[in-house]
Amino acid sequence: MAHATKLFADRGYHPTSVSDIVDSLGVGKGVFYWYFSSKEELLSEILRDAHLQLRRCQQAGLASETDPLRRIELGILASLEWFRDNREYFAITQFAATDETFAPVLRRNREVAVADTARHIKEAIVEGRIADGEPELLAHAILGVVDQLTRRYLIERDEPVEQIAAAAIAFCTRGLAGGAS
Amino acid sequence: MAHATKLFADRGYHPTSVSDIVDSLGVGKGVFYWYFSSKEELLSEILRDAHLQLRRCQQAGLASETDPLRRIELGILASLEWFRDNREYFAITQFAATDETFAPVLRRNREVAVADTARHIKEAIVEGRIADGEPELLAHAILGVVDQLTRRYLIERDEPVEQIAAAAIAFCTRGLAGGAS
DNA sequence: ACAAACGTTGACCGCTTGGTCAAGGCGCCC
DNA sequence: GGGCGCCTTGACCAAGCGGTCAACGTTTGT
Repeated sequence: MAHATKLFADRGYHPTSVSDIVDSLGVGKGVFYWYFSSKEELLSEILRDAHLQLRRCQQAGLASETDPLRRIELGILASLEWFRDNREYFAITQFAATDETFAPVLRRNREVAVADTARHIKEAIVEGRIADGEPELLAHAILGVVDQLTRRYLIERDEPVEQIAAAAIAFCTRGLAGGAS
Repeated sequence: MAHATKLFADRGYHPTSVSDIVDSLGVGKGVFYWYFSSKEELLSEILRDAHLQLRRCQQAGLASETDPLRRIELGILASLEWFRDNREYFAITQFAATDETFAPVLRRNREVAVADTARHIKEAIVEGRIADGEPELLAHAILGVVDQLTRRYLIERDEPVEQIAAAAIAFCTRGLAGGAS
């Protein structure tokens, strides 16, 4: 799975054949279909795995914090760090979101991430820390910022995560301060 | 090109064969290769076209405005409206960004959009309207918000653009207010 | 020692793909 | 009307695809 992840990330899912995977791994094709029922299932498995890893990493990053706003900040930081260390998954996730076969899984994954963030936003609103607004929409906005900055500054360029994280956090917390209409 | 755009958006680029395109169009395969030298070139042409259309639409939307912050707001609104009316292009653009063959073109397109926004941000900083910060990074953040909200609320759900635009603009202008570290 | 279960192989299958090309209509100009 | 060039056709091609399977070492249990 780790090897296939790299190949998918480099050349794309469709252009990477099952033969490419098993040949470069030095094993026969049969062994692939012994463990996976199809190429499709392999990608699904990779996606499920990536989502679990990211989520685990996020929760570990903010386990010791109880303040909702700080939890959002730590979540942003943890996400950026994880993507920096697992850029292959970023590319694959981006692709899977565009393929109707995998989009449902990806949408569900994203909804989980949104729900996590939205919960913190709701708490912050209740506490009067930020203005009233649609928590789910604001969570999507934050996710968008993280995604875009990840792609540009952590994947394409290779800038240190701390600076990007600081900017992302500043932008998002200010954005939250105003809430939505 | 319009028909191919729809097919690519629905089923994806790789799963859509040239035969699919010409057959459903009721023409022979030769006529395709008379106008395009390859399937790849067709997609490149579509991408170039989409980028031009979006940019034209953005510039039309803020032609009458001179205030930099208002121009950013109108740019966000114009982008959301264009994506709502051209959702096929959104899907295709998302895919192309994940394929190394087309990513360079997409990156250049995105840099153009970022440069447009960054220019307004720089002006606003000079005028003292927003705090000092890295204009390019802030522009990427705005682009990320627009992308994510487009996907979720305009493409997946079909919500009215005005509410989403208002929320996006509120989030982004507040985010800018703080600048970056 | 023997056999059953396990894990592995890679040639092979049917099918689809992007792309080609000889052939042929159609319209236009002399 | 005849010839020429633009456009169109669809059968065809080699290559590559995802997926199968008879065959075959290697463990393991007895």
